[in-house]
Amino acid sequence: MTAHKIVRMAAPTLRDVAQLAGVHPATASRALNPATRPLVNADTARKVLRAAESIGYQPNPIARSLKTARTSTVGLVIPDLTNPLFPPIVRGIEDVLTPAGYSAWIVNTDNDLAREETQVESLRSRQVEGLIIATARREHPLLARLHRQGIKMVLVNRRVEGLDLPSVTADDDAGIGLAVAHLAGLGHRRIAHLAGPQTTSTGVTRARAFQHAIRDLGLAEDPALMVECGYWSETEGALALRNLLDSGADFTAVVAGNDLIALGCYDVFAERGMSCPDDMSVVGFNEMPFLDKMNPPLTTVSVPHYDIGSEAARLLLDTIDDPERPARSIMLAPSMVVRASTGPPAASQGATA
Amino acid sequence: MTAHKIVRMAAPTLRDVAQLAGVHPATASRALNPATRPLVNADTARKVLRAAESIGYQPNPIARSLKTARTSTVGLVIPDLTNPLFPPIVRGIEDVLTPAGYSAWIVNTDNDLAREETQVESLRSRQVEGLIIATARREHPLLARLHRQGIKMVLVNRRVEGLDLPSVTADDDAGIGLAVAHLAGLGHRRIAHLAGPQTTSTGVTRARAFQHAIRDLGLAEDPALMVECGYWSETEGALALRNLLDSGADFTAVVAGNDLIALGCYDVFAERGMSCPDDMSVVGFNEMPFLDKMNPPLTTVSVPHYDIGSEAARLLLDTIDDPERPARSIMLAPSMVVRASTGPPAASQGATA
DNA sequence: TTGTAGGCGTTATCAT
DNA sequence: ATGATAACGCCTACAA
Repeated sequence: MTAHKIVRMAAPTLRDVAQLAGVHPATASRALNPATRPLVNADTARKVLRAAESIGYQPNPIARSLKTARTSTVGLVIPDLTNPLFPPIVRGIEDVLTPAGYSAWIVNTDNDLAREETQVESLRSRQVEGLIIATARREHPLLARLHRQGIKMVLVNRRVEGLDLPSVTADDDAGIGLAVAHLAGLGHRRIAHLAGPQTTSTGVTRARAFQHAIRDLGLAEDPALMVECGYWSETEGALALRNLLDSGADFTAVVAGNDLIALGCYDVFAERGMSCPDDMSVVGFNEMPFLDKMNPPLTTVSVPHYDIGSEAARLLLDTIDDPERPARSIMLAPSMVVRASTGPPAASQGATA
Repeated sequence: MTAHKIVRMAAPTLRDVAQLAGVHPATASRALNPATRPLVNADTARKVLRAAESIGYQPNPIARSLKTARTSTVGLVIPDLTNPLFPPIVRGIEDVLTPAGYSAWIVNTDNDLAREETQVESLRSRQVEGLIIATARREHPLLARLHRQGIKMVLVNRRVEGLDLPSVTADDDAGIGLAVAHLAGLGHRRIAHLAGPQTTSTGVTRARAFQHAIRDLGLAEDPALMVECGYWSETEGALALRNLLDSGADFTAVVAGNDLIALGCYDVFAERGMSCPDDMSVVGFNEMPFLDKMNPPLTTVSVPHYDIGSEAARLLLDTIDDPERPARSIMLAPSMVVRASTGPPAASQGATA
């Protein structure tokens, strides 16, 4: 009775190639590596390449990493892949990393500090050469510590106060300006802001930008018209709007901190029989997918997420290539996407202005 | 003038720990590894652990992998992370892998065969211990080849004909049955199917299931009411519905191959001034996010994506632990989510039934 | 231009 | 129970 089991042949190594080509492993190594290939006789090189090809040789990146102390990997720290904000960023990152021979380890933190620590730790132990961090906390001892330890990193969608770290963000200031100007152009004078968590850098930036825009355009400056949401979520958005409405505040339009908060408003409209945009206009932020299919299609500020990702990856690769290079930060311009959730204020409301 | 540059100390190695603890590196290794710790004197072990702790020793996974030929990583092959279908699957996978000490490399293929080949190749060269494959082609020489080579893998959301591979899928048959029964219950007799690409296993399964369900319920069996979409996309869904409408076919409801195809129908309704569900009912498939916010909120078949991911990861870990274990396949039950895109057929239409 | 030798950090095997 | 030794696959001074 013969053995039927499939015999898994060990993957060919450099030695196998060298043996087949009749040269020393060192020579084979040089021939296979484009950077050192010029050191070896062209004929020899050809012979080695052919030998490698013929047995399907693939260099073992583990062994190479052990020797060179480089892994060609970077860590990608995001809050939650299920948030539609992040996949385009991830794609942007990967599309830059891949041609450069790098790959990304993705970890989710669920916005949990402890989880973030352990995940980053696991990335470090995997010897990533750098970190792209897209979690949103405004200040975080972890980042300061990593920075002190000389970990190369790039921030995405956030800045950290007091730390000179490269970052790629949308120009939130300009984006909010666009949103407010759009509403003002429609005739709105009393506009509310459902701000994102003020523990996040984007939450703070957008809230400040809102105040500036209101002032610049000479609209109603009323602190009562600014409410903070505890999370960037629909439920929090709904909650905030309910509170605002119940407080008896007088406003005809809402600039939401992001699209999810804006969609939360839709729930309140449904509850209270309000019509959007007739009774209330709403602008979101981010341009997440399928907004055009919503009821009503949501007017929003579009942020180039894919580009944010690709720029971040480029920044990180630059830092890896030249650690001395000073930290740059990049800000990308958003644009306005006008849909059906915004319109002129109702006559009865506009009258107050 | 003193040097200001931060001196990056080399990470402590096993030798450092051993030296500090006054033992041989081999002993330190045994003490540090829970599996071999019983081999060493309890006191010695404590000493080693303390030493490791004190200098912040982290084992180098690269070196370990080189020695053990195990990487504790698996490859995750998906078409496109941007498709909202996949992030929950990925989370399900990661939430099982992480506690087991494994991590996943994610690659996108964009449904491109060549890209899939190179991506899988890159995963293999990174020495992943197994593959979870969520790309949708029904037959693919690549998979057969990988299987022959003994690569451990689990299929997600698909089966491959003639190959005995473990897989985790939703019970598409049952799901489509649910959808058709729901429409039949509302009084629809002439139901169309906008099928997904018949090059994908889900596309085929759902189309067949549709035919069976129609027959079982004694509804109108009309080949003209089945149309194939070239992709699982909104535009293809819109295209298919337009063609169907233009052909003069008589139907009051649509079972779409997936949610995107269903949403494509919405575009056609808007174009032609049709009202959903009054003029036409639509059911989607998958329960992608934010369907409740659509106009109208989409009735759909909900598939437990997260669970699909976690089951797939479990299957793969099982295979890795025991390669001899026969391939199991798992089918998860879908459920109906009734929203506002389905209703009774209009009286004028229902009359034909 | 090519070969030699040593080592990256860890673990498996053998010997003590 | 611990130590010595070698090896995983690759790269790179250095020597020839």
